[in-house]
Amino acid sequence: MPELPEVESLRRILVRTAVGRTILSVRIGEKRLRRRVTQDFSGAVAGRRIVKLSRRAKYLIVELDGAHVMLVHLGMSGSLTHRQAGFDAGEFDPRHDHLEFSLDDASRLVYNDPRRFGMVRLVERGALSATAELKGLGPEPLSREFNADYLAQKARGRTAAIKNLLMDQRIVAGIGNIYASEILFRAGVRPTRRAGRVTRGEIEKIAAAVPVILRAAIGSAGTTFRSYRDSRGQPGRFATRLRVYGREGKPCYTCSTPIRNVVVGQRASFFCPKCQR
DNA sequence: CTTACATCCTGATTGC
DNA sequence: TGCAATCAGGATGTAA
Repeated sequence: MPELPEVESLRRILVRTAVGRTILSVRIGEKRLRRRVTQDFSGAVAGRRIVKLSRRAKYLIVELDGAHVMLVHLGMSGSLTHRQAGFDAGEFDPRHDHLEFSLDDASRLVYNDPRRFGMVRLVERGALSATAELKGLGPEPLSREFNADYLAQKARGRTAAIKNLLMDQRIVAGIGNIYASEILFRAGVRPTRRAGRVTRGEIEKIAAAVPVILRAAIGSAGTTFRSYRDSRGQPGRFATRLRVYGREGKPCYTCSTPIRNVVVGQRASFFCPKCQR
């Protein structure tokens, strides 16, 4: 389940391996992703050089020379792997490899997504920030713009659960189910609390926990809970540092109380009933 | 505006 | 053991 730390980790690796390479050709498998791959995709991308990789929320932005940019979202089962030429490079797997970019050093960049909740979309550079995907996004959680004052203002009067607020991309962009649970554990606040009833002191703890958790996860190259792999096929190492996510019934690392799992906003939400109030 | 919930999809897990 | 049913979840669309 790639969230901001996984996409950022992916970006950092690909900056070293894929930036500067020219895309010689594109192979397209299944076009029906979250958004259908357009007809003109190959023509617009072939022959272009990858000049920069950036990230907005959970979107990876692949900037090409010329007029276009590729907007990539991994959904929940997507991956973008960089495969060097050689015996173990792997064949194109038409079941779930949906896009394959052949690069000028004989390596290949492959977008694979079994559940097809992700997408790869071609956008004109100037129109990027106005695209449906990016235009409504809230601030980056690692930016100055996201702080306790901002969060308090957004939480005021809201009856939605605080966890839903953290996962609402219009409020703050890039936090998903795993890190929302971890952030709230660190802040000592139950995921079910109504946002408008969370005290100022608790809001400050949450706002402070956000960058701590996200930066730690980026430092561990993300979390592999089930299937996430980075561009080299490596799993993230943050799974061993999860305090509550996926630990239902297991003892809290702080107080030994069994971790509970409740559904909040149709998502599994893990918390310690003693440490989180 | 806000909230709640169904929908897309298929591999993994659970239940009988 | 085998098969069927259920679960998981990011973003979006619709309904209330």
